[in-house]
Amino acid sequence: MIALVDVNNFYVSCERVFNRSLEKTPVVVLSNNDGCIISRSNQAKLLGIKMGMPLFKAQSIMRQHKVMIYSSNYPLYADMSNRVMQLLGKLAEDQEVYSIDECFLKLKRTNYLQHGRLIRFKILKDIGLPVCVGMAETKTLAKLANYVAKKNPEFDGVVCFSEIDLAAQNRLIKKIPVSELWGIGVRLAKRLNEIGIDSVYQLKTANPKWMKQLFGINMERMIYELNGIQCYPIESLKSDQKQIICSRSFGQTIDNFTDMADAIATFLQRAVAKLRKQELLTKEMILFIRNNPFTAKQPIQYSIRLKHAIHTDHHEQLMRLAIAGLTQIYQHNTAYHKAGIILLDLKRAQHVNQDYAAQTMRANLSNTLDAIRSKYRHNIITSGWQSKDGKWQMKQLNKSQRFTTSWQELLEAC
DNA sequence: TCTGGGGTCCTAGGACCC
DNA sequence: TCTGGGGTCCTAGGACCC
Repeated sequence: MIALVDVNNFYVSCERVFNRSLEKTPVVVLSNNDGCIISRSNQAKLLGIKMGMPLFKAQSIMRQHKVMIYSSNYPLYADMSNRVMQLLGKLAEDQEVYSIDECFLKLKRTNYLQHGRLIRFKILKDIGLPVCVGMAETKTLAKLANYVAKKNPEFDGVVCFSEIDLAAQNRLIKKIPVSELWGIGVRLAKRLNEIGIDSVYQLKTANPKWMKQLFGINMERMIYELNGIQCYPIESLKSDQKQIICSRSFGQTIDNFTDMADAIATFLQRAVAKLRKQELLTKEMILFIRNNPFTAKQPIQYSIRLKHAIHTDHHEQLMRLAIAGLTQIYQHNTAYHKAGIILLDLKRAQHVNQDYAAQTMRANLSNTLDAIRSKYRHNIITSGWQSKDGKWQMKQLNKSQRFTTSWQELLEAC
């Protein structure tokens, strides 16, 4: 049996753990730069606030209904996520962490409904977060069961498909639009609708071979999964990342090379830190800079692919490469709004031949820098390209405290 | 005025090999 | 006049997920 456990309105629920007065009011959490709405409480959903809506378009609803607005607080959410995942790991035979707020579990033979309720109870009691649990024989069906649990309060947050007889199951999924399925986005949904497939039930009973011809291998697999035939196993061992991205929109536009180099250097430092943390090396990067496509007359994006001679995690080498690349693509007289670095061709350090002596020296240097940065703060030592406080830094006006990861910001009890 | 960030997989087409 | 078959690798673009 596979269970899909997911936290309801995850970011909003995290904020509520530390501020109980938010429980009864509409709350939203914003994306970086306070740009879009990316998490909503149920009350906020009822007001018609949509996922991904830009804040400025929802401003009047916000004021009218006194919606509480939070900037995103990723250190807090990441820490809460770790707590949830650790606890879930203890309640299952095997576990695949699928996203920051979602997890697949492999369950031993048991009373599934009872176990689902136990999961829900433990996470709420020990961590303070509400979850829903969907259970079935395949991942696709477990996701669907979770959807049913969310949408129908009478199930009390826990649905197990194998406890519902087939006729009732089919009645249920005849009412669910195919667009709600895991793996069906807006474009596939539109194409499916065009050939007369509107409900999950219709897709379940479609001919898999024929659908493969029309839509590719994943559609065939999805149909098998809907019929209880497993195509996607639980993957408890996380495979190595294939790319690492660090990109940001700026708090204010950049129109000079110095500020841009500052931003790029900072993004590169963060990307390389992620690289080193996973003990990976990179050989290739993409650097891009662009203007604001929403306001500019002409959308502009310049990018360059840069190759290094060998696989490396050496920050200074990669920095030289990045700055050289930036010099090549940077054009004056453009108001830049966003930039980013993508590290590619990642390999495990032990799978690559390296210059042993040079590598050891570099590792010592990098480890020392990492240690100093983590002891004090991440920008205590920077490269010469970086300023103390780049004016491009993102806007975050309503950020809650890092209640669980910073001694200075602990919750105070009076 | 104000519109996020970070990932994965599949497919088609081109270059190249024997 | 007639112009094969089988393969790999790379890349860009499209689709999806949270």
